[in-house]
Amino acid sequence: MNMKNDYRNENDNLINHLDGSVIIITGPTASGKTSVSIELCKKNDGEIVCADSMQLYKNMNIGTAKPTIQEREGVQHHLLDILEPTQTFSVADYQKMATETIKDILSRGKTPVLCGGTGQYLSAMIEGTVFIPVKTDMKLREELENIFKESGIEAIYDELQKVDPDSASILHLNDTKRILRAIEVYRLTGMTKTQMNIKSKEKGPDFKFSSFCINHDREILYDRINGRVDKMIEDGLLAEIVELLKEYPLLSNTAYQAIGYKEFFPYIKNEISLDDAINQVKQSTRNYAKRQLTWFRKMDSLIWINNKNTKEIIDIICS
RNA sequence: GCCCAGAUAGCUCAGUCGGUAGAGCAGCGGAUUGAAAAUCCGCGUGUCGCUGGUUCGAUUCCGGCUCUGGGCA
Repeated sequence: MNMKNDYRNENDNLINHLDGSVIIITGPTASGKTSVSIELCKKNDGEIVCADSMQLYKNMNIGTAKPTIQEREGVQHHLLDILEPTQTFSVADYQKMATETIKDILSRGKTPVLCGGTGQYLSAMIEGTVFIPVKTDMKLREELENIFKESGIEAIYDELQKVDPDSASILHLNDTKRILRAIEVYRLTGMTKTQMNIKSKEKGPDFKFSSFCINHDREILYDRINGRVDKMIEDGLLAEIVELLKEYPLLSNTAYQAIGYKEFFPYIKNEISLDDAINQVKQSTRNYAKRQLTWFRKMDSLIWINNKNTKEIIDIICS
């Protein structure tokens, strides 16, 4: 464990950190964030703000590991169930809502606890990224996608090289999603992605954060993930998915991506066995956890807490 | 007991007309600025089942053995 990741780092005065600042509880999926954040709120008169891109959706509960009403133990949770499964959402939307919510909690003298594992959302909060005040134009996006589908990425990439050579040189030719977006930004705003990125750093964070990352040795983490997927099945995940699809036959792009849901669609269509679907969920979740850790590793001043249970973690944070 | 087919990376398999081998998946690392639980990039030494023979040289050809499928009795 290096000094940066060591919670015993003498430069960190944890008690002062908790005073008046926003607490972030993050970590890979199935690390135990939820119970830690609830305990923390009970001890510190806190309220939870969801930082999980999928728990925002209504009717997606078991598969997103959303805490039940009982599990919340009376602790106020914000931003859960704010979206219909047919709605798309974005980091910019999230940042706006989370910022407002945190301001409200602070104004009432309570402690905001941001809890979740969506690296992009967390990073937008921690950095205070300034997003351009222009909404995504779905028509333009579709138009660009059609060009790509019909004639490949080359033409679009060439255009990017002309208007924004810096972005073009950073992006891999296979990274079509980001190439398309770079052109989209340019056509929409007249500003290049490079210019936009510079502008995005002008403000800085709105709050003082005190951030904790809960983690476990890889093997243990993967065991926890596998076990939790089995538990979700026992808890009725399949019925939840059937119900969800009945009510919302067309999920939004965002909701459609949710792990623990999309893997069952081929099973429901009778294309794969239940076991295969379950194993696929476990596999996707493990892959996802690994990607999350890549986000967390590059976040500054994150205090890592490894291989501890909820009680020990609370003791460390509140010590 | 006989016949056939296999035995190569953690898994599924490709390949070497004889010059010690490569894909997908897994795993590991990285990226990530309006779809992010998504998307993209990078990393491949393994007694080529064991054992004899032929050969300058065998994982590759030939023989025997072991194991695994399938078939015939």
